[in-house]
Amino acid sequence: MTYTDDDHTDDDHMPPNIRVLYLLEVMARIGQPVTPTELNSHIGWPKQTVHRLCQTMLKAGILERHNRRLYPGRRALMMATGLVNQAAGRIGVHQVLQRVSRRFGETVNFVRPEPQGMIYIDRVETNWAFRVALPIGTHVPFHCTASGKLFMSSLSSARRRAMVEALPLDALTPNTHTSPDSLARELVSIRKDGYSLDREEFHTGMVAIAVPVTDAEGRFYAALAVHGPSQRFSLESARDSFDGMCKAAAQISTILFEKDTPDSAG
Amino acid sequence: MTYTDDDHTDDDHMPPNIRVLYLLEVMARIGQPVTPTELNSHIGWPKQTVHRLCQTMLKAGILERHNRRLYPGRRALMMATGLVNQAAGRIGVHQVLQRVSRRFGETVNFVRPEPQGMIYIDRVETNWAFRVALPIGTHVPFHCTASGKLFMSSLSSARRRAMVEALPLDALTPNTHTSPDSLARELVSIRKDGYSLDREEFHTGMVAIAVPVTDAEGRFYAALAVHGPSQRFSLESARDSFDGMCKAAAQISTILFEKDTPDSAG
DNA sequence: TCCAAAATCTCATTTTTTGAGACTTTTTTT
DNA sequence: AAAAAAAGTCTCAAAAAATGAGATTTTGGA
Repeated sequence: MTYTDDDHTDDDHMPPNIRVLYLLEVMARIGQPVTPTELNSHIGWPKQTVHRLCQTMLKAGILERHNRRLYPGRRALMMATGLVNQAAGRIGVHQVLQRVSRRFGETVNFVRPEPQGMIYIDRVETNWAFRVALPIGTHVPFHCTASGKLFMSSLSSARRRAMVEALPLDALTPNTHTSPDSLARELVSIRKDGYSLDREEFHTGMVAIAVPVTDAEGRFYAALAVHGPSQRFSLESARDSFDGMCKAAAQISTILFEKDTPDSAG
Repeated sequence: MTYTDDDHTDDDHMPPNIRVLYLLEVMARIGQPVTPTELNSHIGWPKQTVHRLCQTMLKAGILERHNRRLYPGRRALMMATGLVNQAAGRIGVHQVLQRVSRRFGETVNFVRPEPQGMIYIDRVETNWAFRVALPIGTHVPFHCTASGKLFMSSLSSARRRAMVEALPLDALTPNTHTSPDSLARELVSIRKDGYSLDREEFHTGMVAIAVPVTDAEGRFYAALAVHGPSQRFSLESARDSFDGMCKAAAQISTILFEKDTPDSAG
């Protein structure tokens, strides 16, 4: 496994700093008020630790307790509301992904670059039986994915070269680029074409196309990618979807980055 | 003076555990992407501390970075979404829902937007035999519900347009909006009126009215909606309930977001 | 009333955080 | 294009905090 999923790995070392947040995260996932003990049944830390952390949050007004159950307090609510509001665009982005998925009948991903790899931020899946199980939050390699290559193609030539030379270039399929030169050459043409293809370079039998979503200054923000098994989603059909995907990418860009004009009919 | 100089407040000592949360809190308050340095201008800690904490959160997937600015990451959003739906105030909110339901004799819902649709997070039902069975936690479409339209009307015009264009607009009844234009037009008038009606657009024979519950900064937080069968709950009676619902919405807003909660029996 | 589960307390140990200063990179200005 | 300023990163010893086992107390239910 060359890619890593950073979530919930057991040997993953969680800094104490993050534990408080992790508690809130688990509470949020459970979705209803819990007692500290119940909470810990989902976590399995020493009970004193859980109790103490809960106490800390109660004292800070982040949690409130009613009938021995813990509720997010006013501070947590205000924080959460602010965060959710700041990300309100994601609801709209998700609608666009759904539309793209409906239109092409394939899985659609929204992918962003991170140091460890490209990470799946959001996704809409088809109901087809055959599909790849890469949960949201998974990191995938740069060199053998449509989105990863697209991202690299957006870098300045100096950075691009440095990155291509630094990457491991593991061969995950017979089609994977294993030479920096051939990869670099493809990046140039991706840059020219405005889209990136995965020709069964990550998983045999799976192809993908990715187009960029840019920010207000035109810089790369994320990749919008459509994936499908090569039997029904050929490279040609991928290329055919290019125009539609560009339009969707532009819509996403608008949702995320366009400044708020007071009001206009539409 | 390197230390904060609020000496004898009870929160003068912030446990390191809480600092990460405090950073998120400040980010949420600022409400838009910040650089670590900007963030610290609101806080005043040693810069290494702020940078290190941000790094920790970035590594953990709690924050994301684009162009040196920090955004809530997927973990922060999942956490925030979960917390927002179950804040401590929900007990008080439920009581308000009960009052509203008793007063109008109809089912009352408390509904929030999520990527998959509007989600019922609380409800008080009438004892009438005829009622819709949509359990708490159910997602309903945006385009044919009073609450969904109300939410969309609260978006900036760019997001609103993109959302309207991306939605499927399936006709669930003869009254459902099926054209983006007519839907967009209604959203404008909803925005102006301050309430949203469901004119049997979701289920035939069922009408609803929704008003917004806003957060401390006046941003959309949730919809308060009253549903009823059109035979006894006409559009006129819906509109007549507008004033009362606004009052209830304001009460809910106070319960959830205001610092001082006078337990005034309304 | 009694019992079991939950919560709290104490404290030595371990681990982490902390933050100043030097250093490197990036951005802005000239 | 070069210089200056700002932002960000790195190192490391000192200080502070978190940790968690076991004993103890409290709570809620029968």
